[in-house]
Amino acid sequence: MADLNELEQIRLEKLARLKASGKEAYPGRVRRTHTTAEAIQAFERAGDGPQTEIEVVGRLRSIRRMGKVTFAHIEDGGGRLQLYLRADDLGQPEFTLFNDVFDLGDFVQARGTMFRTKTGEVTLHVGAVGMLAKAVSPLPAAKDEVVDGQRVVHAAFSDPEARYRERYADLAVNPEVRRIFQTRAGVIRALRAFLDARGFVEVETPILQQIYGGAAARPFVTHHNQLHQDLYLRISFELYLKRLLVGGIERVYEIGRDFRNEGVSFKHNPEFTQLEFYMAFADYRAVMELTEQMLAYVAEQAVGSTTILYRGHTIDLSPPWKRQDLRSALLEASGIDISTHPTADSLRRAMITRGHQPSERSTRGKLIESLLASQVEPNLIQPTFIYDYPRDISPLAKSIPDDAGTVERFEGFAGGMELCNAFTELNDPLDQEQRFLEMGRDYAADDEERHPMDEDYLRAMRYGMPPNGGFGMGVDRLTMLLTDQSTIREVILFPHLRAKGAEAPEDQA
RNA sequence: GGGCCGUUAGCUCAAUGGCAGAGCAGGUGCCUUUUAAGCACAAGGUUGCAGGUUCGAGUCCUGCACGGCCCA
Repeated sequence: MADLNELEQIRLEKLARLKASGKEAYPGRVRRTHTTAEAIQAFERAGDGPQTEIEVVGRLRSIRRMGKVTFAHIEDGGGRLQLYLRADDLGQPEFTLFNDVFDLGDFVQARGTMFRTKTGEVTLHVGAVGMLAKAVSPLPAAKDEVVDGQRVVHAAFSDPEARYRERYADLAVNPEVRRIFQTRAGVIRALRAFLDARGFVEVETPILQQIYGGAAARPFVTHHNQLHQDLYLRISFELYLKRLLVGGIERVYEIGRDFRNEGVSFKHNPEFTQLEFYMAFADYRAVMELTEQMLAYVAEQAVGSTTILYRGHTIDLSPPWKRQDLRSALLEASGIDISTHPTADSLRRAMITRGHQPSERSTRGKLIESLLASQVEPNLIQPTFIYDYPRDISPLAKSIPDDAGTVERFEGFAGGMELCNAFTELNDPLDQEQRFLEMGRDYAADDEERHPMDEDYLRAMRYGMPPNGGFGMGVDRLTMLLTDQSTIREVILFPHLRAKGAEAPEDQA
């Protein structure tokens, strides 16, 4: 092993001493009768009756050596338990071995009976102790105490970069980080339960695609060696899921990873988890109702309440959510009435008059999108649906009757973040083909957001696609909201980070 | 992409341009109900990397890397 520091060298010597004593440092069999939480419960239930012998396992998180007696805490997935070891009980050789070669971070097993110490802590009186896995490297020390039931952490492992790069160590010493990812799992479980209960079929569609689409984003490019073929990592699931509606699956959803070759920020990671569902014979109003029910259900299941605290704001996710059309939301927030600015030039002039700095090349829709993001979105703390969007930034959505320039689309916001995006899906193959062509023209100069024509998708639609409402949501952002985290990196186990120093591979570009 | 801030011992942090330190962790002792256990002693450093200014740089300057916050 290379590059071991002094602390690690010392632990290697302890490992050698343990082996020299005839003990295994990494045994293949474990004996456990109780988790730490179960051990404490069993003690409480037994009351004044006899305590039976139990075996627990866990990682050493504190050790207090006091001569002929040692106290320690082990931690397992469910909590902590104090161990009490006495030279008289273990025998001097075993007791000395424990004191000499067991370190913080080691996984151990202990057998004994439960009792309560003078200071009142329910504790395992250890008759035998063994190593389950020796830790060669010390965990980044996070020392804590319990004051009035509250855990007070001293010298926590807190540097964000180090925590993300060594998430395993972060998780090992920061229980609140483990809790975030348990909540995240609960969010995904609840989403599945909600949709499954309503007849949605969960599917998996290609991640490697010859033609990407379904969103305005730059894709990652990869290559199949045997087939001599460039492929894209998907930027959305949309076009494949809607093919399934053509095939007769009326309600369909997928939870999976999308990849977008764009900037990294507190709410963007290059790969992120998306939920999309499509519901035949429904429009965006029905999807709106389903959305608010779903998110209230998820909050209830994952964090136990539809009222949550996010960045100091109390947010009530219970339905119905506030609904406001995009035009009036923009008018209130910016004083600009987009209905009086039918062209990009007119809107751009109005924005400049009011001190904005709109991009020279943007279409009208892109300008509206930027106004929404800067003037409206940050103020949408309570859950809100903004609906009816410009057609040119929504090439897969159906127009509103009698208003060809506006489509039946909504986005859901909460905590100042966009959470989801949905529309009455366009199912007219001729109209869809026109939209693809329009996008090709409008964004000809803007290669980054070009929509390639997907002929196969159009062929599918020509077989007849039922009218339907579709929905997409960033699961990471929802998790941020429900776990009160201000950056997406706190809810992704291994967020994207630049390679550092010697670890950086040669850049071939 | 721009601005600001940061990077010092395993962890968390100090250090007017003048001997690189503390707490915890680790080491050696003492200690049979402790709990941030305690006491004593000793140890621990390429101050992110590369240059520059200076008698002297953790500190000032330039560049680079990585990260954080804000802005676009």
